[in-house]
Amino acid sequence: MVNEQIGPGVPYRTEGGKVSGDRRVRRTRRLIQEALVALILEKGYDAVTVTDIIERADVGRSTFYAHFTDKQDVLFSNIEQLTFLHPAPGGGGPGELFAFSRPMFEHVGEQERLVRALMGRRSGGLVHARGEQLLAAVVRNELVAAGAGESAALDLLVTCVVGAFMGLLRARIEGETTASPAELDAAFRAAVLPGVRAALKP
Amino acid sequence: MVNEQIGPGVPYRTEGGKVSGDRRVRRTRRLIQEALVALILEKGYDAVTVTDIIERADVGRSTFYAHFTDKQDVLFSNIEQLTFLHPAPGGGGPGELFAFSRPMFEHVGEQERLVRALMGRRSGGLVHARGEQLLAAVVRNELVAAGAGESAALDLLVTCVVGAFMGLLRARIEGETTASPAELDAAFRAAVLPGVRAALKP
DNA sequence: TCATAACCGAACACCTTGTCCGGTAACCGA
DNA sequence: TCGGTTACCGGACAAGGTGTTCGGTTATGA
Repeated sequence: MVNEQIGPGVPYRTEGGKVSGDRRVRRTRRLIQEALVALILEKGYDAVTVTDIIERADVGRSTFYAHFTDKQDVLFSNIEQLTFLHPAPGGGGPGELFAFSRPMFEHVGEQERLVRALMGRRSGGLVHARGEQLLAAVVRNELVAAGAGESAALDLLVTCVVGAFMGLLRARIEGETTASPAELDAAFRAAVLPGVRAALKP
Repeated sequence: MVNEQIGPGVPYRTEGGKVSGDRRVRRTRRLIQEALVALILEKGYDAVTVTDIIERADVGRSTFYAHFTDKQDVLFSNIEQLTFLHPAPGGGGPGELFAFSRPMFEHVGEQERLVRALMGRRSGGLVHARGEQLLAAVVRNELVAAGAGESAALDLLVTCVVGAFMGLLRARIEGETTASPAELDAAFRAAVLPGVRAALKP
């Protein structure tokens, strides 16, 4: 269920990040995506039905199924728009550990509405899981580059770091805190860096 | 949706942790709960229908709705059986920070099946959210008792600690790691204690 | 033993899903 | 501007899930 590949079978699917040439296709896809985002914020992902979406988007039922296989397909199609998940490579220099943190917290603020819909509790946690996965890879690479040995202990450490970060991210998204991006970044570093440094020492 | 109170309206609901006196009631409730757990492990929470549950439990449809309002109601009714969420008060002595950690990881191992069904990714994350909430209260109390001032920064720290712990817990539940309870406990402490101690110092 | 309360099971109205198809309208390229 | 292509419409459809009702049956605890 988590690892479902969304293969073909849907006529107008565009591969990769490419945008369809036909204006009608772009328009329809955009309307459907926006409708889902709006509805999630109103009712929560689980409560939204396909019928809701096509009514809000003012699109025919058959049209919907010509573009997407189901509700979840629409949800995932929005991920590529989450800019904070694709941060700049950081410059390559290992000058600072976890350089992704600050920019991410800032991007989240800019895309508040979209992020809240896709990654908040109301989204059903599907996109959240994907975000954790992507972040874990980033963190792991950074730690290895900083001299950590590839061990089982490293994976556990990565899990902790990612868990802490995603916790803060969710708190921000859910409005449980009013802290600024700078404060969130500082809290994240203060919490995990001491432990990480100690693990990198010996 | 998250904060839905499951008020009355269901005839045979037992209040609090009390057990019904009638053997038929106990039997029926148990059969339904066990059926849901088994089905979650097979298909994932979202894919399970009420029809599935009553067939597996071999219980009449009207009987089901006499005891539970819906699928989610059954899910939540299982929480009280998760012993690791109700750890011994720790003896009161502030001898050791986060004393809950080790026993929790051990209890999880003992209740593998139930925990995996209720708190794994296949459960839809509903119980997971509740667990985070309970744990946050515990962590916050410990930190305050250890001398932390009640500030916004404290809440952020609590969020990080809980996130790290729940990350490890989920990794264990999902089978992403084969680490023993002792190793998980050690990894948790190594990751967060340095940061926590630094925050408690000044 | 017996009154009570729980269970059965069948039927129900309603909603959601995913598919199909002929007709209509918009698009893009020539 | 024109014309072939392509997308959209919209209505209908079967299948399956939900939650409720009600009269009859059976187990329970006193």
